[in-house]
Order: sequence, then structure tokens, then C-alpha cells
Amino acid sequence: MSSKLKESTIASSNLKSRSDEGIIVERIYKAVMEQRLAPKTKLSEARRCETFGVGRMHVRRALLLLASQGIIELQSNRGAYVACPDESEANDVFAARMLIEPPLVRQMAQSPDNIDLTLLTDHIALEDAARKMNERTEIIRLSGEFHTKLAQSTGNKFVFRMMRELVTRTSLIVGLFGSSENASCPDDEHGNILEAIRLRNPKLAEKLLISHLNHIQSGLDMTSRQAPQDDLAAILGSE
Amino acid sequence: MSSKLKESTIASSNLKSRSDEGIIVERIYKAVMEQRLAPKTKLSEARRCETFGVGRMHVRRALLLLASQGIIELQSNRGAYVACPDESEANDVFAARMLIEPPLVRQMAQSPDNIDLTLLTDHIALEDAARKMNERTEIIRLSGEFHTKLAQSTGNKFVFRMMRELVTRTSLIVGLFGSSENASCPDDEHGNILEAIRLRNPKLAEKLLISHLNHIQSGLDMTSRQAPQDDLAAILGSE
DNA sequence: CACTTCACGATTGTTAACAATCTTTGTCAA
DNA sequence: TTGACAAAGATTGTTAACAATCGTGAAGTG
Repeated sequence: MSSKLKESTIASSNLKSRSDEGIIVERIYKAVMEQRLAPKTKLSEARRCETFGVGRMHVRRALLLLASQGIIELQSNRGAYVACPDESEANDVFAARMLIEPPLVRQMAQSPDNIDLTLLTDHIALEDAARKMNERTEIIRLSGEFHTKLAQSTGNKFVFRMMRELVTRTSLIVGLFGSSENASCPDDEHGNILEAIRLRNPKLAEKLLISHLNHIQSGLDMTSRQAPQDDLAAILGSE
Repeated sequence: MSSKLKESTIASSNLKSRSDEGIIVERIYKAVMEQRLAPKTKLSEARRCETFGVGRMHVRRALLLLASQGIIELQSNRGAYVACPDESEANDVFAARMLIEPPLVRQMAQSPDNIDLTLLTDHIALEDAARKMNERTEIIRLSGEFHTKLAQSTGNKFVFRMMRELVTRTSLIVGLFGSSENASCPDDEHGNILEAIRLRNPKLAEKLLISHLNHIQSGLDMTSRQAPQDDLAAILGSE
């Protein structure tokens, strides 16, 4: 199998691929993934029109799409705010991931020939590089993206989409409840999981992944949540 | 646990609950679930404005939401069409369901106290009633909804949403490739699965569900696809 | 008769002005 | 000083007119 799923923007999955709103969605999505946009941050329409240089209609449609993905929340007559998961939602996210990811990697390890191992190998390389260069936002984003790419490498569009929503939500949660520099997945756990898959060891792959998820979750402190941040247009400017 | 997730429209998950577009999305979604709207059917904007008595803006936003859920497909400058999964997509859908549902019911059977068994019991009753009355569309919709409610009964919003997307897609697929009156899940397999959960028998529940999914999939004929149907506004009128 | 071209009608995409709502600020009185 | 109230400003929601694109069918040519 090992299909591609290359152009994997949230919007493009089913829409005309490079529409204006697609670009906006992608940029905001990325900003959330890199934790440059904190939960509760307000995203005003006018500001986005300037930032992206498009009409208000495109901005509104993009915000609607982001809301349907649970990345932002639309409050009637009050505007759009970056989603702010609570403890209960955090538990649900991890429960859902515990449900899906272990069977996923187990299955992957059973027949690694059907999956795109190159995609994962390359990704690990990127992660290592980012860690060496100490690029915080890159590390954070790539760290989440590994799990997304696990799903992507199977070539199954639906598994990919489910995984992506969960990982995005996880990123918000880690940003909210993470104890400062626990933000990224630790060290080379990703590499070990990939290795277990490559070695066709389903039990090991599953076990490594479960403890990896537990590791992330146990690094959260549900009591202390960060303060919401101001609406800086500059945040969305970079790249 | 056993939380509610009562208002579970596609749109309301994250949006103001009863907006105009929410109603439109819900109606079209339901029509697709009941296989009253065949794949490739065109959904013109003007027609929907009449049918639902709302402005074009609401219709367009609703169509965008439906497209983001993969229920319809937006073609640039050409309009919106009910999604038409191909064989490859059908395989992916069933693969995804095989990944998620078995662990789900296994887990449910391990701790049935945490799930809303009433929801499922009531649903089985509805299915039986619809079968007795021989109400085709009801049977079709309820038949799919059982699986959605399996997820819903866990109270996990994310599992619920994933499941719903997969079930909706399955409904389209069965409509396309189903051999006429195979459309509904057979007889009382649903009841048996629920019973296995109630009896705290994870292995049995999982086995029943797997064979149930296989049963559905094997009833498909990938060669013969139905012809697309005309755009009848009346279809969306009822309820 | 088959094929191309062109113009018309129909449908979708976009914009800008208007309406409704919320937020802020300033004023006044207790 | 604090609180309530009101008006102004800012932001979002809605509508309708306009622009762009596509599909269709008639006319014309080989």
C-alpha cells in the first residue's frame, strides 16, 4: 500500500486544495500546533484580514472550518477564540488515543511492508536535527507530528484525520497543563517505537507506545493552567 | 462516568447550538444517513435557500461544514455534490472501523459500569420497532446509529465524533455498493453485542463485533454502483 | 452529419454596505 | 470612591448587488 496522502492540510482533505481559506486554516493550525497561539487567544476577523490580505468572507469561512475541527471556538457575536480544553476533555483525548494508537502500531508492526517507513524515518531525522539546533517551536510541532505521521504512513485517510485531530488537541492540552519544558516528547522514544515496528515486534511496539503516552500524560499538572495571551498579529506572520 | 453528549449534531459540537446552518447540516446529514440522498446528487445553493427558507450565506456555510466532514464535495464554481466513495475509500473506512471498534467494545465489556447502557438498550428497542413496522429509512438510519451510539455511550466526545464520521461514510458506501436489501445490519447482531457487553465478556463482544463488521463488508458488491439520482428538493422536506 | 464556435442563461464566488450586538468609556449620583 | 447608567465606538452578523465562471444550445462550417 504505502499511499501518499501528501497534501494533508485540514481544509484540503475535501476542498479545492489551495483556496484562500485553506491557507488561513493551515497557518492558524500550525501556530496552534507550535503553541505560539495560546488557548483563549482571541482571533478577530479584521486583524486576520490584514494579516492574510484577504476579504472578511475568507476569514470567516476559515474560522468556521477551524471551529468544526475543535481548534477554535466561535462565540456568537463575540468572536473566535483558541479552544481551551479542560481537564475532562484532556482525559477524553488521552483515552481516545489509548484506544486507537496501540492497535495501530501493533498492526503496523505486524505488516511493516504496507506502510511508508521512509516517511517515519525521515521524520525522526528532522526531530533529531531540531533537537540539536534547540529550536523550540520546531521540536514541539515535530514531536506531535510524529504521531500524526504514524497514522499517515498507513495510507488510511480516515485514521490519519482522526489522529490529527487528537494530536492537535493534545498540543493544546500540553500547552495548557504541561510543566514548562515537558512540552516535547522525550528524547528518542519515537525512534524506539519506529524500530520496534521495523523489527516486526508488535508486542514491543505496543508496549513502548503505551508507556510513551503515559509518559506524556503523567507530565501534566492539571491544577496550574497558563494565563491567556494577548492577540499579537505578529505571531501568525512568521512563515 | 456515563456522561450525556445529548445534543450531538455535527455542527453543534463546537458551534452555537441551534444556528441556521446547524439545522441545515443536520437535515442533509440525516438524509444521507437514511440513503435518501444518493452519492453524486447535486445540492444547488438556490434550491436549499428555498427549501430551508434561509439566506444563501447560511446555505454556503452549511455546505462548507458538510464538506469538511466529507459528507459532500465542493467543486470550484460547479457546486456541491454528495460524496461518492470509491472502492479504495471503502476499504479504508472498514479498515479504520476494524481498528477502532473491536478495542472499543472490548473495553466497554471490561467495565460496563462506566457506560450508558440505557442509551443502547433503548436504541435496540427502537431498531426492533422499526423492523416490525418495516420502515425502510428508519431501519437504515438506526442500523448505522447503533454503532455511533456505542461510541456515544462511553461519554468520550472524540471517540464519538470519529465513530460518527466512519458510520456516515459507511452509510454512503452501503448505499452505493450494497446488494439492495442488505442495507441494514442483519437481525439481532446488535442485540447480541450489547448482551456480551452487559455480561462483561470482552472476548465475546469483540468477536461478535468483528464478525458483524465482516458481515456488512462481505455484503458489498464492488462492481455495481447505483446511478446518481436527480436533485429532488422534496427529499429534504420530510422532517 | 459531425464538429467547432459563440452567445446566452444559470449558478457560484466576491464585495461592500448595512444592521445588530457587544464592549468600552465617560458621566452622574449616592 | 464606587456603582449604575448611557452614549459612542468597535466588532460581528446579514443582506443584496455585482462579478466571474460554467453549462447549454443555436448557428455556422467543413
